[in-house]
Amino acid sequence: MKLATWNINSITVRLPQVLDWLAANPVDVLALQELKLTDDKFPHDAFAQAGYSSQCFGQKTYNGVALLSRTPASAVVKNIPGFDDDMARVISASFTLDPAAPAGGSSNPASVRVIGAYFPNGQEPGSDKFEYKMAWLSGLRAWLRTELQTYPNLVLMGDFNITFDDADVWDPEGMRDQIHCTDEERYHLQALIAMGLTDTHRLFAQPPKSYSWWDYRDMAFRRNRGLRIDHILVSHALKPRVQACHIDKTPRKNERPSDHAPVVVELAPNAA
DNA sequence: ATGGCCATCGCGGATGGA
Repeated sequence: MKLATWNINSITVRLPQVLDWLAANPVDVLALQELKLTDDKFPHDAFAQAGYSSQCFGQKTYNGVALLSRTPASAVVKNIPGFDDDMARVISASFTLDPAAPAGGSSNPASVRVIGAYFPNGQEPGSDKFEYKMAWLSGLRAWLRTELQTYPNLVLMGDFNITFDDADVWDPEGMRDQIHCTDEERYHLQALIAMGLTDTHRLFAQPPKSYSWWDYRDMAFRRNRGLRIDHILVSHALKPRVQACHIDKTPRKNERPSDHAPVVVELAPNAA
C-alpha cells in the first residue's frame, strides 16, 4: 500500500500535473493540500476517470485539502473536532485494500486511518498567525490522543510547515529561530513523536540535503536551497510495516511547478 | 538587502505563502 502527500498550490493550476503524477505513480491514497477552491469546483470527475475517488474539504482562495484513493473512503471527518477553525486544513478517512475487511476503528491490518493536514504557516514568530499556529498544534495533539486509541493503524501526513531539525534546513544558521525552524514549532512536532508517531523519512537512508519545498525565488530549487516541511508520520502499530519513504523531486522540475514536492511512503500488507 | 516568485482576486496592487 502506497500513500503520498503533496501540497499542489492550487488544484486549478496543477490538475494536469497531479493526473500525470498519478499515472506514473499509482499510489493508493494521495493527500493534497492548498486546493484554493470551494468544494463545488473540485474536479471529482477528472480524478474518477483516472481511477480515483476523491473526498475534498475546500475553501475559497486559501487552504483546502483532499484525499484521493483507489478504494472508497469511509468515516470522513473534516478539520479537528473540538478545535473551532474557520479554515479548511484537515481531512481524515479510513481506507481498506480488502473490501471484505471492516474499516473504521478496526485494527485489521488492511484498514488504515489517514489524516491529511495542511498545518498553518505561522508567518513570523510573535505574530497573530504564529499564535494561531501554536493553538492549532495544541488542538491537533489533543484530538490525536483519542484518534490514536480509536485507530491504531494511523497515518498523519501533509504539509506540516515545521522542520524537525537543522538537517531539514538548507541554511540552518541563516534560518535559526525563523518561521518553520523555531523551538516552539519543533516542540510541538516532537510532542507528536512522543505520542508514538514516527517520521518515516528518517527510517531510511536518504540523499543528503533532502527537502520537500523550495522557494520560487532565486533559483532555489536548482541550488537545492530548500526545507523539509512535508512529512508522513505513522503510528506505532504501522511502523514495522513501513518499507520505504522518498521525496519525488520530479514534479518540481516542471515548467510551472508547485513549490512543494510529493512525499511517498510504502506500507507492507502485514508486519514482517 | 530593501526583495526577488507564485496564486488569488479582479483588473491594481494587496495578501498569503514559506
